Amino acid sequence: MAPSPTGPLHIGTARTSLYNYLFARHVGGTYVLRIEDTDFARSTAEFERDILDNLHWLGITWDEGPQHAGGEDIGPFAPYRQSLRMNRYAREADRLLQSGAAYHCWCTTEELDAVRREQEAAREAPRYNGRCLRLTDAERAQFEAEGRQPVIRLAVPPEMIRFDDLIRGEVEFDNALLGDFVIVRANGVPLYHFVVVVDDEQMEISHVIRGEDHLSNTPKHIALIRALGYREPVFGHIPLILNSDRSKMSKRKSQTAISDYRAQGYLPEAMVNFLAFLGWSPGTEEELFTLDELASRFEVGEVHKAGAVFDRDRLDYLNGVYIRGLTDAELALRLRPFVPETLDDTTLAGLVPLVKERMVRLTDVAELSGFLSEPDDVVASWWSMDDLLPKGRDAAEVSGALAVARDALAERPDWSAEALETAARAAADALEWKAGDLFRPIRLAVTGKAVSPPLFGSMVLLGRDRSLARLDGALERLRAGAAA
RNA sequence: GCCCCCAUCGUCUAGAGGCCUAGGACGCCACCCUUUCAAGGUGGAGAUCACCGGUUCGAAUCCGGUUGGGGGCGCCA
Repeated sequence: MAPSPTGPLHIGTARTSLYNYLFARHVGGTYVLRIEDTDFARSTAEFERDILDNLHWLGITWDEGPQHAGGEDIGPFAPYRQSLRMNRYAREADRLLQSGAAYHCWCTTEELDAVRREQEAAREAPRYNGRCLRLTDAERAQFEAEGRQPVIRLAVPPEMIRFDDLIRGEVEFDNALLGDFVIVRANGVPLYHFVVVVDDEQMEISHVIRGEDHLSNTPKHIALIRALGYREPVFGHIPLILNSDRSKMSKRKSQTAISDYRAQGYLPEAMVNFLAFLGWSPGTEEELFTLDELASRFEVGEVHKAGAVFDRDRLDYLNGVYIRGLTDAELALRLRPFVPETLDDTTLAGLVPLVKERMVRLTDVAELSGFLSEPDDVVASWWSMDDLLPKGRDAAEVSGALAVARDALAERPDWSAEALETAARAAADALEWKAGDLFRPIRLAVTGKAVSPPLFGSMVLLGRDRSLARLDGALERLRAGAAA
């Protein structure tokens, strides 16, 4: 897997990493991670850290590569960052120059643009016309004397390129349509197509599994492999993840950074399960798998050819399933970062069973438990008199009923959910109110919301004093409202 | 424009010639359960398998074409 640290770990990169991981683990291979940072202008240490960190978060581990941002590389072919391998690329570029398989090119951007426009007008494939390949020694000397810095281009032989893709089967391209592409910039920094081929050979990469957007780049890589006399790896191009309009998933139209999903409270196991099924299925109706189970079932050959739309609803559903599947203790641990520090562990532990099946994302805990961490006056500001009144009842009625309920609750010697529920139901019976109608104003007063975790459990967590105080506060407002 | 890839419910998919009057899941709707909301249970709507030809006794499945969609064509990766 070879991510480029020019942005945070992207959903598509994460899935490509996952498929590579599953493939390597399934066949007992060696999984290599390489950082492609030849674009010095856009690559940053921060993005590299984000990528490594979030890969780890997903549970994806590699056998060779940088283990941590800034840490030592592990593996026989270190370093695994391209920025640290420049001398190797220079050596191979020289070899290509010596053999005549590559050549210097002094064409300017303007000249190149002109050629391209002509070709497009003539409905031809746009490609470099090979002008600098036919330069005389005098012309070459002239350019050098002018101090112009040339790029290096590969002299691509016009031949049919055929390869057997792991996912797509036999694919054929006509390299005559390719043109002599640039492999080293004028400033001496080598380009992507060139460095991946050099690294893949030197790192003994046997299988290259990457996104379908690289399918049409593969003939370039094969041309380079042949020119350098390298061994050809097996290629596999997995389908793209799509925006809802079926275009390649992009930051513009979708949320693409794994770190964002993580921050929103998605579980890594849900993410992995979801991503794995975006383009692959075990062929059965089972749909919940751990990373290890996926690794034992996954077959690259079964990966689909068509792209898959990223469906947020389905991710949400899966995340809820995984949250419910966690033990209470485990969920409490995962919830910790999403809850105020002032919420103590005992309360958090008590909260978990109340909110567990009401969460889609871990961040939902904030909404569900706000009544615990916010002061009484803030909670009271969440509701209005109108919210408090069940249909067909006025403030005086509700105030009377709430007072009865308040006293019934206050009388209980033990402040447990069972005792409170019994008392509240008895009060409703005595008032000849439907239990639900009486619970509504209590819920509003105590939690500030019409929708909350189970009422009596919430009151236990809040504690007797604060619960009664909120009830009293509501009664006061009710009486004022009734008087007015 | 040139090259390449792809095509089953809105979405993710099962399906590798008869088991398909196309199965599952998400989403949606209804009902049940229920202190709210969820979760759970039951049921329902939803796909002439893009289209047209061909091969075959028989095609979602094989072949060809058409259409549509996507990707690539950079001194980005």
